[in-house]
Amino acid sequence: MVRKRVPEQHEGRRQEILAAAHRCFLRHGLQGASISMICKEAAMSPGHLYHYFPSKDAIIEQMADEYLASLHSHFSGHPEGEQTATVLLSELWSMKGWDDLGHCRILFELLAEAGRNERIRAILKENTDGVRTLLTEALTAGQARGEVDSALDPKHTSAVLVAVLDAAPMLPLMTADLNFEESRKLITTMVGRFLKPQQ
Amino acid sequence: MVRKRVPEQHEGRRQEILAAAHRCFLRHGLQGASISMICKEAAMSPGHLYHYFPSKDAIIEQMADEYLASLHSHFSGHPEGEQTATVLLSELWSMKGWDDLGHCRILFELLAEAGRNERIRAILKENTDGVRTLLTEALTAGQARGEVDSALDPKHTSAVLVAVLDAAPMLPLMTADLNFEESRKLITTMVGRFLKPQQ
Amino acid sequence: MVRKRVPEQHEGRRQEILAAAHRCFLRHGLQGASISMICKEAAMSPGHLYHYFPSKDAIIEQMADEYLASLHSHFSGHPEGEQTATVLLSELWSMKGWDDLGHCRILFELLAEAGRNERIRAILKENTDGVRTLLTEALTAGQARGEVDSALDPKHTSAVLVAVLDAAPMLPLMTADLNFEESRKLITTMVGRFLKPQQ
Amino acid sequence: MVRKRVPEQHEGRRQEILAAAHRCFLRHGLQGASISMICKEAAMSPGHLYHYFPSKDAIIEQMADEYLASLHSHFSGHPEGEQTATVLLSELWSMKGWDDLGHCRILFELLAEAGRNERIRAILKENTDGVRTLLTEALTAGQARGEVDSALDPKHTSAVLVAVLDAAPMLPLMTADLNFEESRKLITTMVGRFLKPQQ
DNA sequence: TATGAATGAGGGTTCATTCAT
DNA sequence: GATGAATGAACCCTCATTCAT
Repeated sequence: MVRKRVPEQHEGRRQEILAAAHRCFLRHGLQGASISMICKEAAMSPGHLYHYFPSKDAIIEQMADEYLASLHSHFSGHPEGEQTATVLLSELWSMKGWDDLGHCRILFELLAEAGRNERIRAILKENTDGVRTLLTEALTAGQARGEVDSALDPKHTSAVLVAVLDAAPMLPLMTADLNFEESRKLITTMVGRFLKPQQ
Repeated sequence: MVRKRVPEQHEGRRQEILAAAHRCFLRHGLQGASISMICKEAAMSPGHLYHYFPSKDAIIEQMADEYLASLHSHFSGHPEGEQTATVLLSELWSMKGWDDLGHCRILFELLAEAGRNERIRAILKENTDGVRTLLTEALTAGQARGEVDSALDPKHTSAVLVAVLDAAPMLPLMTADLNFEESRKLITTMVGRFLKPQQ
Repeated sequence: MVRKRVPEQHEGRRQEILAAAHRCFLRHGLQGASISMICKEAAMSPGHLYHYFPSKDAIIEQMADEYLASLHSHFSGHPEGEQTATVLLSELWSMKGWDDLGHCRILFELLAEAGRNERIRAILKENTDGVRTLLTEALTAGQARGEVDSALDPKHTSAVLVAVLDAAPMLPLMTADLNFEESRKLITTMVGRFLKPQQ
Repeated sequence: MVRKRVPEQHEGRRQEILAAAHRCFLRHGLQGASISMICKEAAMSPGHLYHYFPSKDAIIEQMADEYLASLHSHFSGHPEGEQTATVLLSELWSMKGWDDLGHCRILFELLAEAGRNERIRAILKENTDGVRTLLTEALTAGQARGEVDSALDPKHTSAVLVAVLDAAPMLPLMTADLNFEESRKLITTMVGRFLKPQQ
């Protein structure tokens, strides 16, 4: 019974490292953050860190995977077909993590890395595909119910919607005169008008 | 007389370095690309490179500045007020550089860097502000002519439009089933419906 | 009674570790093989390994000792004085281990290490001295029987013979056109002519 | 004219590094010697050393190549066919480097490394082949003149002779009672009797 | 007996930058 | 204007070893 806890400790330590790495990556970028910085942040010696992860790349990859999974996790759990894509989008905005745009700035690190690192690109694609599948189904269902413009290709549209969603953290970098709530409303409006059946 | 040409040579050399740096940054990222790589790409010794730029940061900053300026340069030169924002957007898409989504992936490097580097953030904001000013004026003129929904705040809307524009290079990272032309059409549709006056 | 077996297990485990270490040393060299590699090869945790050996050096030293002892073990057991040195040499060649020249390549590791490590040098010398003593006696007896050239100093000659013997694993490193059997015959011929009384 | 010296300086620096590395390898082995040790020995910063060699392996390989080449260089320059292999062997012994058996102990490092490192093995073989070719020719010529036993295969014999030669540095590791001059005489005797035509 | 968490010094290598020529 | 020698701190990672359990 008591022994059972050991693997949990191991996994717990891994999560601590990932969290420490996330903070360092935010401050210095994926490449700018060094192993020794992450070790300091995780209060751990460099030798020990390598008992949990075989390389810095492995840390980045798992961090990317878990981060993207958590970003998109709010979609699952919704009773399928009960809502339009518009609602889905709107809910996506309110999910955990998105209320801290600073924290999710790491998405840009991943996008930049994905442009030149095949493995990160695969992780990004895999996680994005999950959301796109859900969005595609929601759009198709919405079209069947006459709530979504039938002229739109559901699959392509889902890609555009995800891109729009991911572009959100860009706003505070460009401007100080637009807060989170206002930009959320504007984008929701844009998507709403985009999807609405045209008469 | 003869001496007059020297500063031009100097400027030409600087541009060569910036172009070489751009290629390296694309391949390895802002932090991953090293001075020695840039030197090799520019066929130049490291000592000599430092005659043109005082530091790697200076290279990144000027590269960022010129890159963003060129991205947005198509807006200037248009007789003001003659076109709707929709047209502007559509033209933006056809500008130099955007036809090579791969090449403009460097935007993500800059967005990531802007999140943690004040100077890059300032450069990004400065360049974005130029486009936003033009877009804001075009939107206001469009509203006056009844071509743009008057309910939209022109300033805020311009920010969203720029964000949407900058999100475009994301698409090829997410999906292989959506080519440049199709995504351009979809986004143009979305923006068109967004801005159209609602009856 | 039951407890009696424990020390045997202990010794068995030590031998397993030494065998695992030997394999690692062959693949990566004395310095290139790490404790963690040896642990993996021996299917044992590092903490546990240190219950059997106090240090990596201790492993190397005991491995060296047992390896050299086994190399030379065929000499003992022979009824003293009954055979000439030539026969001894010839038998040495057929002993266990020498038929796998790859396996005995580790001798070079030990020779290299002996050049700079006093303790290994002592182990090498101690084991070599044992063979040299036997060879010296055999040579002396051979001289008494007129089968060995009396002009040769038995002690010095024994050193040369051991060196010739130890040089054998070098051959496959130099050439592919000379197999074990042929080189064995050639060396036996050389030693035979060397020792034979000159008329 | 003055400029001509620059590449010579470069080559000179490389040779200094190789000499420093050789000393370190002698003291600590190929793997035991660290780059920082070599840098200290060569009075050079680690960053600078990598302007001359791309890796530690490259240092080892060039050192091996030049060391082996110098070991065997005394053979060339002899008017072909004028001497027996015995004389060749005897001269080999007096060549530069062999009078310092300590210094040439590095041969064992190379033999050990050759056992598990393909590139070192190739370098060893290449250099050995040069000597074997010369020895083979000398043996063949000696057989034609009746000075060498015709029953011996010249090619195989040359391999054995090189192995015997390379085994020499082993002697001072095994024993203190046999000096360089005595062991040289004994080995020369052995080889002489080996090659002599049997009546 | 046996584990694997933990250390921190050191491994080979690359870095941005400076300077003498 | 142009070179490349030179630095040494920092890079990611591995090491032999110890210790609590």
